[in-house]
Amino acid sequence: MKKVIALPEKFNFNAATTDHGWYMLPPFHHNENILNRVEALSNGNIVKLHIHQNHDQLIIEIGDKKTLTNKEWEEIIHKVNWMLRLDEDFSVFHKMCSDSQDMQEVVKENKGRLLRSPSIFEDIVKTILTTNTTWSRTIAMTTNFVTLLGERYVDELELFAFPSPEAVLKRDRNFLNQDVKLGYRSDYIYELAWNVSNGVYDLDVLKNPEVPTGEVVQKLKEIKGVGPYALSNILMLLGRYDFLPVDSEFKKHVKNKYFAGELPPVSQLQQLYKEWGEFKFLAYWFDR
DNA sequence: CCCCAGGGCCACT
DNA sequence: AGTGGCCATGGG
Repeated sequence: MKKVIALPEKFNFNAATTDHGWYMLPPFHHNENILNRVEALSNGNIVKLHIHQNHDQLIIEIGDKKTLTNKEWEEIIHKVNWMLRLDEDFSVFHKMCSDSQDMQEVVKENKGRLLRSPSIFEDIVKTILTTNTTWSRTIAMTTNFVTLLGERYVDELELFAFPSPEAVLKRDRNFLNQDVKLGYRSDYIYELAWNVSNGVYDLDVLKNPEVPTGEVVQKLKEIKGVGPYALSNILMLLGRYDFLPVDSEFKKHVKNKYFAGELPPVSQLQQLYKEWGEFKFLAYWFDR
């Protein structure tokens, strides 16, 4: 079973999947230019997706012999569309890059798209799991989270879908701490799952580009565990690039590149990439 | 033992 | 609005 989607004229599959580290976090897997992922559909069906590019087409294959309904395919295509930002317009950003000496490669290679998860819940959880830790620990925590709480793909022992908020609530904070080893982040993740599951947070509305960024910022700030860095990262995942992710990596980068080893106060760091307006995050990202 | 990691919360100014 | 102590965990 497979489906073929026409791609935007300017599209770089390898860049869209690997220019950001998200492809290394389960349930994403990536090898030999194929993006793989176990996905739970809204009707409970668990499918394994294999996604790759063939010229101007995107091929989505299902890793088993199941026949999917049109409605299921519709959901898959909708999710893949979101993950790879197929509908997002990068023309303004590319125009700015073409006027910049250091950003020619972005235009030439059609860069700009950064992989994201189908659901905001998943991307917020993963973002919180990047805070105050190392990337290797983020991978470990995410792997534990998916393996211990996610629904298993029927045909293989080690493949799981990303856990639903309800799956998290079936366990307690202690399980998240001791077994999933999320540390103090356990309370944040548990509370997020509770608020999503009980309708306190409506995360899907944040996907709507019509909603002003200021409103999105206010809603994201309500989430415990989401500070300035996480806010910027989640906004990027939502397709809003106004805020810089000022974390240890950001500081390391600008310290070497712009301040010759002498780091100014954070208030000054927030002013960097100002000339990039609503594309500050992308400007920083592709400046590295 | 220490410090830090792609930080953030809370209490106190 | 800004600052310092604290937070679980693992690696150096």
